[in-house]
Amino acid sequence: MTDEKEGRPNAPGAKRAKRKAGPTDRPSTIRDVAAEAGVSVATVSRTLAGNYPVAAETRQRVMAAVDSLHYVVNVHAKALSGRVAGPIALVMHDITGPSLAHVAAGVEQEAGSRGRLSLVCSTKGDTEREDDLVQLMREQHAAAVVLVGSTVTDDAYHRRMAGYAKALDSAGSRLVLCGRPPLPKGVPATVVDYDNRGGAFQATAHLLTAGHRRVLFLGGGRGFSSAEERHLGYQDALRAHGMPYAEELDTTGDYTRKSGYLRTREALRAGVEFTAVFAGSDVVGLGALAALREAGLRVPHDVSLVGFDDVPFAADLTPALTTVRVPYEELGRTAVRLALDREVGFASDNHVVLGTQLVIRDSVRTAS
Amino acid sequence: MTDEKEGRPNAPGAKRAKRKAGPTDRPSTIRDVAAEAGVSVATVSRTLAGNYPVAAETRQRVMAAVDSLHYVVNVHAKALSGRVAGPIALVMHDITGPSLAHVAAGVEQEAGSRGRLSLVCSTKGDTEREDDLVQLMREQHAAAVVLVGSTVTDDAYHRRMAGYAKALDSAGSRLVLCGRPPLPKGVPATVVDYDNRGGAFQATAHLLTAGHRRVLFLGGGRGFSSAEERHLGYQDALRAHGMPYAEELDTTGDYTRKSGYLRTREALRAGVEFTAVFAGSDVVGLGALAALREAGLRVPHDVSLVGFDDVPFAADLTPALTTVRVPYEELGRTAVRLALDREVGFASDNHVVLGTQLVIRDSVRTAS
DNA sequence: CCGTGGGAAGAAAACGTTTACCAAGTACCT
DNA sequence: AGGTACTTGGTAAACGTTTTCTTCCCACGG
Repeated sequence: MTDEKEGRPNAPGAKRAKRKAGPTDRPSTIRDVAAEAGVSVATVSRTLAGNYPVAAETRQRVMAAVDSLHYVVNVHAKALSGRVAGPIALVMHDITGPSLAHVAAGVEQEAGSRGRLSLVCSTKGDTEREDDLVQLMREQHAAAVVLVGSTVTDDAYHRRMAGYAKALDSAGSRLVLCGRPPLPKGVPATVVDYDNRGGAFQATAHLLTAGHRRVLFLGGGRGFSSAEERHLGYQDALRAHGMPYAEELDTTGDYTRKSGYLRTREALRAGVEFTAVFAGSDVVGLGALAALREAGLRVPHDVSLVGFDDVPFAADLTPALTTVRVPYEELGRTAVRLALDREVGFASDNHVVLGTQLVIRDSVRTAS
Repeated sequence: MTDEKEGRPNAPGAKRAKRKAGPTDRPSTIRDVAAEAGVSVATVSRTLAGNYPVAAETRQRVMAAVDSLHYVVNVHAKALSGRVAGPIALVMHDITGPSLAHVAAGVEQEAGSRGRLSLVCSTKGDTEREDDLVQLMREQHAAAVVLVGSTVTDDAYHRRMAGYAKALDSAGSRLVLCGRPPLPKGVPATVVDYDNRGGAFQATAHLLTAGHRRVLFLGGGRGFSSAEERHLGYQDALRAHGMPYAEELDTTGDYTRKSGYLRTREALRAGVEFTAVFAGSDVVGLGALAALREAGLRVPHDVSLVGFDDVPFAADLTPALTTVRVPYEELGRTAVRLALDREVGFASDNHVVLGTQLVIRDSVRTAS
């Protein structure tokens, strides 16, 4: 195993190797640096790591060589021997959504502050792709895989998650579910959720307290955990205020602007009576707003409106939207924190629920 | 070099190793699989790669072992020998902004479809952190580093970018600037920009054509390339329509809602005459809208308004905002495509400008 | 003057893959 | 029946680090 594999046509003096970085296309290795500095690779490694005594003069030579060759360590090689902190993987439906983007920002921030990279991937809701991604992250030695975004919670879902959790756990990684329902006891996963039910309760109660007796609920898809919880919160508030439940006020659909628009228009057309709308999400509320306006109804003068999520534009609507704030960024930060700190104090929680908070703006008025 | 380093107290028959995955904390390696299947590591590797003939019966045994040990390949080891496609690194100011999120989505999508991971990092505008990140990405052997988001374009900026470009290029990677001005000839970087000037021209011309003679321009910060370009477009249109340039209509400030609000209110207070506003960005337009409304002016009845960017909420405003659409997602996709395809046909462009397009909604009215 | 200890540096063995190079067995052709 | 080519599998050499042993040298104490 000759140490020099690339021709070195120069004089035998090790001090000066012409042909810097450029010509030899392959990036320079620690061996190149060692040769350039006239020391052994071990010395270079130690100089760079700084965890071993190195003579000042030697250090200088090494540093000079590093600079002149533009040397950077190869993470793969480093990871193979010494320890390299694994990245944090973020797997989401679509990074474009305003709330998801905030979760991503939280994850990235917390990961970054702990010296870890973040990998983001989107699934577009494809479970097969989710499978592949979890596998991929296992290969990548991700320190944690954060799955975010609500899905339908059925048996298959639980099986899938349990599978992920075990697979990741056995590879020394950690599954974190963010904004998703908890898993059965014993599954090695961490869940960071927020209080959908409480938020929906507050929102509905706010309307009822303002004197509204008939509140149109624009709920989310059946089976989606967050939608179900919000639905429960709506019902809780009704009950707490002794208000009868009315079938025709309780609608279900996508969390899209279009769905909000269509459902509101339909309710109006069908002559359903209501003086307030609780939209299961801000974008749904946006649709409702459009439909109401189209029907010549003013918000909040004629109809009050409350949303959910507090997406950035909520404050910029006219009227500014009263809504439930979800601490999305904090959600992301917490997810990373829990996954990474688990190792230390290992009696830590596997299920954390962050609070939500009603933020009152201009879209609600006391009922006449 | 004894092949077995972990105790294997079982019978010598290689076929069955008890103690599956669980107990021995370290993830299983290809050697474990080979032992379990009773073949050599080479055979396991080849079976998994599928690029070499393997007897059906052998393949079965290997696959069974892989399953039972939950084996996944170690990317680091793989990267060290065989080729592993480097990730795409996305470095941005803050992923939370609506337009940047779309660029990110485009990058992620194109990267994913080419079997590459995407790393995202945010700098919060800190140039030192940007330096560190470029270094880090070089270590990670990123196939490309995409820098996105406009910055002030001065000499220091050019020096920094040229440094990044050369450092990355020498490591076989590629610097891609997205929505940033081009670099001097000879710098090994790719630039993907969009037509700020043309878009601003269209927007302004649209207002002028509608008969508006005095258009308040809410421009962006001096020195920021995209803001400068939009400013130029505004002036181009004025000139093209033979309209005199009026100092007091040409304002400069941040691309924030607050700045738009403040500047519009100030213009109103100072008695500046205008019948239309061209906001340099949609969020600025949002602020303008608020200020106008507050002053009792209706949009578009009293004052017309055009934005820039076409962020998602633009269509949901009342009135729906006429604005200039920027193909953010396409920007991200193109960045990745150009960076990756460069190797093949190497006469490819190093500077691509994507078109922008005026989308006409309800915020502009012909001047009375 | 010799042994000892510590500071500085080198040699080489991991780390987990892939793959070039061999070797052995088998079927086929002449 | 012997050579040949093809199939299948193993051996071992990279890949670029880190780190554990060594080794070497020099100063210092007895």
